[in-house]
Amino acid sequence: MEYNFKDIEARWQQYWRDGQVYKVSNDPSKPKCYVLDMFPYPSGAGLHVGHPLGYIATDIYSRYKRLKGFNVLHPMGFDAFGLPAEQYAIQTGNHPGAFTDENLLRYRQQLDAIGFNYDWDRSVETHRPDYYKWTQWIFIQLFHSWYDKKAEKARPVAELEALFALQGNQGLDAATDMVAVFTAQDWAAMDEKARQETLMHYRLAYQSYTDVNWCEELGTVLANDEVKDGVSERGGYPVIRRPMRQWSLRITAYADRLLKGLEIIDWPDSLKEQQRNWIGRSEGASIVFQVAPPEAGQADSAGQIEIFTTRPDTIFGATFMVLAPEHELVEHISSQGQQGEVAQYKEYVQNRSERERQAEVKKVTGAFTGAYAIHPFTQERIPIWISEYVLMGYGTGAIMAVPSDDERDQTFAKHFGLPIVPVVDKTGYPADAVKVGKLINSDFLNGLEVKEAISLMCRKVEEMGIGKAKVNYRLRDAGFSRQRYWGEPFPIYYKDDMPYTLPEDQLPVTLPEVESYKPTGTGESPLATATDWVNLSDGTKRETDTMPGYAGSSWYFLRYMDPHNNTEFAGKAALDYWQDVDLYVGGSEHAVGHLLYSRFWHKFLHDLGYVPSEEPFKKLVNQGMIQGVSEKILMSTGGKLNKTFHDYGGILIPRDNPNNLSYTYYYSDDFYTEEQKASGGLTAINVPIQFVTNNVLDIPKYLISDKGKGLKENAVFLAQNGYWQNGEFHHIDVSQNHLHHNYTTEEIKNLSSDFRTFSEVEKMSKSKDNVVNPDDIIAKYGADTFRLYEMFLGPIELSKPWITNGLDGVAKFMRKFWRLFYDENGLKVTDAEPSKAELKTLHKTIKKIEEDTERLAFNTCVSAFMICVNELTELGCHKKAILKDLVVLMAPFAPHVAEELWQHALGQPGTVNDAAFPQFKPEHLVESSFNYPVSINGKVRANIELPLDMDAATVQETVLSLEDVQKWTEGKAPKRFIHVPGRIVNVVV
RNA sequence: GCGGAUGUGGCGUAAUUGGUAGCCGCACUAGACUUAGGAUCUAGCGCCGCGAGGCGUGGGGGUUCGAGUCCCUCCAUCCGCACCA
Repeated sequence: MEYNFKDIEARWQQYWRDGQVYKVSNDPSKPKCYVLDMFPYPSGAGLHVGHPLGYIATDIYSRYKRLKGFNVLHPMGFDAFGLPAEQYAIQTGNHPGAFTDENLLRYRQQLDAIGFNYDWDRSVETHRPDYYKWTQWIFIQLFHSWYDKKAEKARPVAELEALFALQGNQGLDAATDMVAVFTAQDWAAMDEKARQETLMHYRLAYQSYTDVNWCEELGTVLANDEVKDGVSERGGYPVIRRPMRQWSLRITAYADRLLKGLEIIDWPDSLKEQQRNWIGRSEGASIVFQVAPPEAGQADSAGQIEIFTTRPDTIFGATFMVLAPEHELVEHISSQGQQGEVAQYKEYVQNRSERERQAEVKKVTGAFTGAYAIHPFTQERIPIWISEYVLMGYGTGAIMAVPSDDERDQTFAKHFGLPIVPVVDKTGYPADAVKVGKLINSDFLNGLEVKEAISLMCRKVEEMGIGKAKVNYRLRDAGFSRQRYWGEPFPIYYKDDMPYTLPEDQLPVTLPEVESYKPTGTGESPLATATDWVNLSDGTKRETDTMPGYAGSSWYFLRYMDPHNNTEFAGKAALDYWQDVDLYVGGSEHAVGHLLYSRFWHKFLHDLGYVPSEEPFKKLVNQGMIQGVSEKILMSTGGKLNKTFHDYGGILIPRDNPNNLSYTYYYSDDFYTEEQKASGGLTAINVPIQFVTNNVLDIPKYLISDKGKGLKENAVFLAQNGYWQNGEFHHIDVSQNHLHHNYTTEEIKNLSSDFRTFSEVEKMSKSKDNVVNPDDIIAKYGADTFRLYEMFLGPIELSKPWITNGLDGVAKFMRKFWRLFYDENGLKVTDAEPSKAELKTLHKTIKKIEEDTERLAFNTCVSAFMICVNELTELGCHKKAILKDLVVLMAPFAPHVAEELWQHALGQPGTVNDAAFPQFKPEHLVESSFNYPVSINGKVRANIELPLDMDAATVQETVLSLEDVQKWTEGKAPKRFIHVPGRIVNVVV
C-alpha cells in the first residue's frame, strides 16, 4: 500500500469540515491560546507559495498548543477594502464587492487545500456591513473622546464639556492642537457651532485642513504610494499638495504610551526600533524669542518665535534663527528690503520636488528675512533667516541656530558668513560624542557639564516665563479620510457645516450604489454622486468620504473573539477570556502602519474599559519573504537586426562571460520600441519559469504560449551551434563561420543547440513570470509534503528563494515515514514491546519537537523527524507503542497523513487533534556511560567510554593512564585536568 | 549620515547555548538493480595532503583549559529612517 496523498488529503479535509473538528468555543475551563496571522488582502492573483509560509507556521503552532491542552483560537479572515478592487471597479465598471468576493472564495479554496485548522465560522471580512458596523462604532467612540494627559487615558467629550463650563480650557492637560485659551465665561458665551469647533480641537477623531496629494488632471486625491517623484504613478501628471478638510485620528495623544508599551511586548528588535523611530521622541525645551521691532526706536515687538531645541544649554551659541519657508510668521516679519528675496526663495522651495530636496540634502540654500530676534539672555539682535532645511512638519518649524554645535547650522553659517561662537568645550571627549563637554562663553552656564546645563536652562527659561522643558514627537496624527468608494462610510452627517455622529441604531451606514466608481473630478468621493443617499430627510447631509484601508484592520483581531455579536463589537466575556494575541505572525511591511494603528486602537478601547489588555499582540514574529527564482534571457535591443542570421552570427559574444550567458536572441526591427532601439545593447527579460528546465528554455513550448506568441515570426533564438526560428532549430556549421574562429575544434564538437537562460532571485510576482502556485505543488506532492517543505526551507524569519528541487527530499521522507506503517503487503504495525533503542529515538524526538516548536524553529523540527524516521527504519521498528507517539508529534506538521495513520493504521478513536502531546521521559535518554572525547590542550586526541557516575579522581586516573594520552602528554603530569561530566575531558600540560 | 540585523561547505541550513563545527536535506561523484530513469538502494562528499597530519565558522586581535558562540576592532551584505533642530 503506497502513500496516496491525493486520496488521504481530500478525505480528511472533508472529515474535518463535516465533523467541525476545528470549531472553537470560548471554553473557560481550559487555558487560552490565541494564534493569529495577518489576514490577507484578497488580490486577483491568488496565493503564491510565499503567502502560506506564516500561515503554516501558525497552523503548526496552534495545533501543537491544542495537543498541549490549550483552547486555541486560530482564525482567518480577509482585509477586503482596498485600492486594487477600487481600481478594478473603475476600469471595468463592475462592483468592487463582487470582485472581492470572487477573490475571497479563491483564497479560501487555496487555503483549505493546505489543510489549515481555521474555524471559518469565525471568519472576519472587513467589507461586510455586520463587521464595519463596529468599525463605524469605534469611530464614533473616538469622535466622542478626548485624551487627558494627566490621567493618561481617553475620556468622554461630555466630561470635557463639563470641565469647559467649569473652568474653560485652563488647567487642563489635554492632547490638543488648540493654543488659544478661553474661560468658563467664554465657553458659556459660545454658540453651538463655536462649541463644536472648539471641541474639534480635542476629539480623538477630528476634522482639520490638512494637505493631500491632489492631481488636477485626474481630478482626484492620491495616496502616497500612488505618487512617484512628484507626479502621479498613472499617467505621470503633476501632483501638488493642497489643503482639504479631512478626518484625522489623534494618535499623537498616545505617542508616549505607544513608546512605553514596546518595553513589555516580545517583538523583534528591528520592528520595535522602527516604531521608536517613527514615534521619534526627543526631549528638549521650547523657548520663545521676541522678534525685534522692525525699526530701531519703535517700541512694540513684531511678534514672537517659538522654537524647539534638544540643546537648550547651547543657547549662548545661537547666533541666528531659521524658520521654515512655510512658517506663517515669515510674511509678517520680512523687512521691506528683503521681501523680494524672501518671496523668490519661497517660490524656489515650492517648485522643488520631494526628490530634488532629498537628493540635494547637502546643498545650502536660504534667504534673510531682514528681521531680527532678541536673544533672551544676551539681548543681542540676531538675524532671522528662512531655509528649507528647517521643516514645517517637525517641532515648531523654527530653530535657534547654534553653528558651533550643530552640523547643519554650521554649514549654513559658513555659507552665508554668519558668526560662530563656540559654547561647548569637548576636550577629553571623542569628537563625535554627543551631549558631552563643558560649557564656555555661556555666562552662568560656564563650567557646567552639558547634561547639568540642559536641566539648569530648562528651569531658567521656565522661571523667566519664556519657555519650558518639552518632549517633542516626530509622529503625526493619522489622516483618516479617503475620497474613494471602496471603504467604510463614516457614520457622520453635517448640520450647519459641522459634523455630528449618527445615532448608533442607524449603524451600519452601508455603502450606497453608485453609477460610476470613477473620481468625481471635484475631489469628492464617488459617494457624493449618490444624492439620495447623501441627503437625509431632515435636510442634513452625510459625510461622503470613506475610511482608509487600515480602519478595518486595526481591530479585526478582537472581532474573532466574538464574531457574531450583534449588540457589541465583542462581548465582555469573550474579551476577558481571550485577552490578547499570544502569537502574531506577519510581514515586516506593516511595521509602522497596521501594527502602530492597531496598538493605538487597542489602547483606546482599553481606556474605555472594553478590552482588558494594554497591548494587543504579546509576541510577534516577522516571517521572511519567499522570493522567486526568475528565468531571464538576453534580448538585443539594437536596431537593424531583421537581416539574415549570418549578418550578426558573431553575437555568440558571451562565450566567456562570467555569468555564463552563452546565448541570446534577436528580434526583427519592428519589434522594438523606439526607446529600446535608442538604448541599443542587450536587455534581460523574464521568461515564464514553466518553460525552463535546468536553465534551458523550451522554445517550441514558449512560442505557443501567450507570452511567447508575439515572438514566433520575429524572433531568432541564437544558440551555440545554430539558431531557432519559428520553433525549429537550424544548424549552422560553426567551424565554417569566420566569426567563430576563436573556438577550438574540440569546443565546436561540444557546442549545443540548447537555448539557455540565467536565473536571478527576485520578489515573486506575476509581472516577473516567476510565480510558483501552491496548488501545483500540492497537486504534485500533496499538502503535507508542501507544509513540511516550507518549514524545512529555514527559519521562518528568513527570506529565501523558492527552490522546488528540494521538495524531493521531503517527499522521500514522507514515503519512508509511511513505510513504517504499510508496505506492499499492507499494514505492518505490531503490538510488540519497544526496545531501549527505539524508546531512545522516540524520546529524543519528543524533546526536540517540544523545545523547537515552542521557539518556532520548525525547520529543525522537520530535520528531527527525518532523523527519527531514518533511525526507526534502520531499527526495523513498526511497533504501535512508538508509532502512536510519533504520529501525534507529526500531526501539527502533516495533519492529513497523521489523521489517516491515527485512525486507520493505529486504530485510534477520534481525531488526532484531540490526542495528548506525548510525555517526554528523560529516563529513556539517560546513559550509564559516555564516550568522552579526550583533548590534550584543547585538541581531541583520544576517546574513552566511561561510566557517568564514576568519581572524578577515578576518571582522571583512568584517562591519564590511556596509551594515547601518555603519548601526547609525554608522561608529564597535567597542569590541569578538566572533566565536564557527559561532555568532555581536557588535559592541560 | 543615523539606527537595526546578518556573515558557517557548491546551495538551504544545524550545533545540548562556552565543550569533538558542518546535523538534516539539495546538488554532486562512484557503485548496485534496471530496456529505461527526474525511480529505488549502497557508499563518498569543508579545504590542503599519497599519508601521518595540518588548516578551517567574513578579516585582525583578545578573554578562556577550550570560542561559530563572549569582548574589542575592521570589512561586507540586507533592511528601516533620513536636513527631526
